[in-house]
Amino acid sequence: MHQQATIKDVALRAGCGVATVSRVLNNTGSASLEMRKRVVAAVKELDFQFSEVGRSLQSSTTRTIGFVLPSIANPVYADALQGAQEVLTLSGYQMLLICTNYSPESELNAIRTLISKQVAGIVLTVSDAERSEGLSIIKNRRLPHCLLYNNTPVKHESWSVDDEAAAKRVAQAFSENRHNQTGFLALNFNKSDRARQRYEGYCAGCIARGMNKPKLLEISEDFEDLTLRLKLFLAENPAITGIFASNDFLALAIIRSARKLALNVPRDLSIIGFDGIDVGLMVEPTLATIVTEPKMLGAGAGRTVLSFINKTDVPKPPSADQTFNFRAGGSLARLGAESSDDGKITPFPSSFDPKIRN
Amino acid sequence: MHQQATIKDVALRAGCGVATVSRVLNNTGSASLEMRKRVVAAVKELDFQFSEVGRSLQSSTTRTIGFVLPSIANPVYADALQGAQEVLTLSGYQMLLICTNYSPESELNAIRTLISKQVAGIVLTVSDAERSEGLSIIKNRRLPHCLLYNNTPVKHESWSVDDEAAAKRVAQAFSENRHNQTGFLALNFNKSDRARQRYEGYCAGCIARGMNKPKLLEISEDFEDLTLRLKLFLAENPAITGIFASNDFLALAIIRSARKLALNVPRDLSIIGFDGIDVGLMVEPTLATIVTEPKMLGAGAGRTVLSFINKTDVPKPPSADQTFNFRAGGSLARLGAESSDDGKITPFPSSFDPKIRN
DNA sequence: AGTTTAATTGGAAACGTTTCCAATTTTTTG
DNA sequence: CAAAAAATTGGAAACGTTTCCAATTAAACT
Repeated sequence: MHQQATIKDVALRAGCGVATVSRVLNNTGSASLEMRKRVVAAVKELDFQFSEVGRSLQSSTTRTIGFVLPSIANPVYADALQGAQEVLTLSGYQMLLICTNYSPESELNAIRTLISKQVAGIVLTVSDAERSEGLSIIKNRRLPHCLLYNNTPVKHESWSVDDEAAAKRVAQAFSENRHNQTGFLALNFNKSDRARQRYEGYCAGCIARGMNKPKLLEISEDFEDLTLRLKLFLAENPAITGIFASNDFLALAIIRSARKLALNVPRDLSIIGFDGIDVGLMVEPTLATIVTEPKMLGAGAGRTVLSFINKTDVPKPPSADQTFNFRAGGSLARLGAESSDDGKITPFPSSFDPKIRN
Repeated sequence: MHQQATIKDVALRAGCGVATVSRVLNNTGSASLEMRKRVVAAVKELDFQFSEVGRSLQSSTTRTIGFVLPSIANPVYADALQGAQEVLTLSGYQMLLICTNYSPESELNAIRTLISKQVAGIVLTVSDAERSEGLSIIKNRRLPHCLLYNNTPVKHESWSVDDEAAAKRVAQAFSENRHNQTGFLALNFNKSDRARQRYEGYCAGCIARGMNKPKLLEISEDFEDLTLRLKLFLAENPAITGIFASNDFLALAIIRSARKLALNVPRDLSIIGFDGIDVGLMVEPTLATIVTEPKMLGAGAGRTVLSFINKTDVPKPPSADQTFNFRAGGSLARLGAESSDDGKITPFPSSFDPKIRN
């Protein structure tokens, strides 16, 4: 049983034509009971399975959805993928995954590859939705597709966190806790419009609330010592009382660095993160952050693509302010009348569900 | 430009036969300079791309590697996938991903699907490598494949953490710190041979070092209140001074629960985790754990499959004790002569690299 | 020049399906 | 029982490639 049996082998074995086999196995068109039995028997004996390749050629589509994501090591995308997977599996679709590793140049290639593999639809996160060449190819081809984590002026279907609105919410949180001068920490954001949008939204939010414009602390991929960077940053900007980190990992890292500098979080420095990863609830102090629902977004994008394929109603993405939630946490303190027991007023989140297994 | 151009269109446009187009584009066989130019021009004008489906039918293979993984939400698998991705992309392969969501029954389906899609090879994690039906089908078909995170008596190529050896190392760590009675915390492990192997290795290790057999604290997927479970567990087994959690998330969760019970970690209870996720370095105290390298394993499995496909030398997986490392951390304390400053002797890990971007 | 050799070209088969259509068989009807 | 209707069946074309092979053309020899 080395070579895969084809429909011809089955036909031969069952003593009929290939058309009959096809009809029986797909339950399309009629066939006598006798014939059905013979075909089914032959299939069993030969352990026959259709070649999806043959089918795809004939039907010029595949039961495959392509995914173009920056990286799967980032839990945000991994969770989104998981969400999409659960939806797609139910509809009998598989996922063809291509990671761009944050390289905008490879996006186009990825998309071309998916097209040549005749995927039935595409879910993608691009670095710049406004001028992505790959995206316009997809549009031209009228390929069912949906953006994920790309905010764009409604030209495309998209499921995404509203980074700008979320960042404004962070500004609000700092403002309500009487912070005036804060910083924004980002891993080099020249490659992603998401970090940029967060920064812009944050600036706008701060200014709208009468706070000072936040100071930017940008670190690069192969960054040196974060602790040192933080030290210099605070020395240059002594008025800073809080930092908005553009993701939770950065937030945890900066908390750690602050600690090394003998700064107390949140007394000396408040931190707010972004993403809402579960571990944020397990550290001490708990992490104040924007919590998002990657799985929900991924599932939504998946459902959207499916709806295009099946020409059913297109699901509605959540409205801007439904795409995130602010979660209070111990890392954000109220700046009081210099009294330190004015510190943590934020409630202690309680539930956590470590669903990760081995 | 709605419909995709085929090789026939190109031939027509260039005024030649399809065979010529194929030869030119694939650089196989000869063609006059004139002809080449015309073909290239036609390709450009029509924005032609080969249909991989057509090619696959003809060549009866695809440049696709199938992955069967329990879940992509688990960072261990996500990282492994990322590692494999980086290797495969370089060789021009794409990844077809199927998650079983820890359901052993769906493994067979997943494998059948991959076979019918004619993947060139498969990387897979099964729930029980000894008696996986899907795995034997793969073997029968002589499909290039490699196991990932499955320890198995060498019948298959596999890249995996040696769970047993790693668990023994944990026993050693507890033993060296004078713990005698410990517990083992696992999320229901009836579905995965990995958790089982860890438990068995741990028991063996404890006994070999003259410690008591560890007590088992098994929680189920939809588990109730972990804090309560811990309280009861400790009440039943008051001698327990340390807990080995079968993954880092569980470890963090149990630390949190311990804290709620007013227990000091590590003074009252030492914790050792498994996996070595980065956040373990960012919490306080840092997490003592077994650190593994999912990316390296994923990449290895990917390379192995590629080597089968290309009939090149098969890369050697690391030897058992090279698949993991024990990382000291503040969550493990030496059980001393009742003196509390005998506590943390473990060095403070320093470097952390939050490479996650947005 | 004519002949041999090499390079270029395109037709057609094959890969594994589905589906149209016509041919055959069975069933129903008057 | 004959005719009409319905059900069953298989041949062949089509989907987009690659590749064999034969045919044509160009180049390189006496």
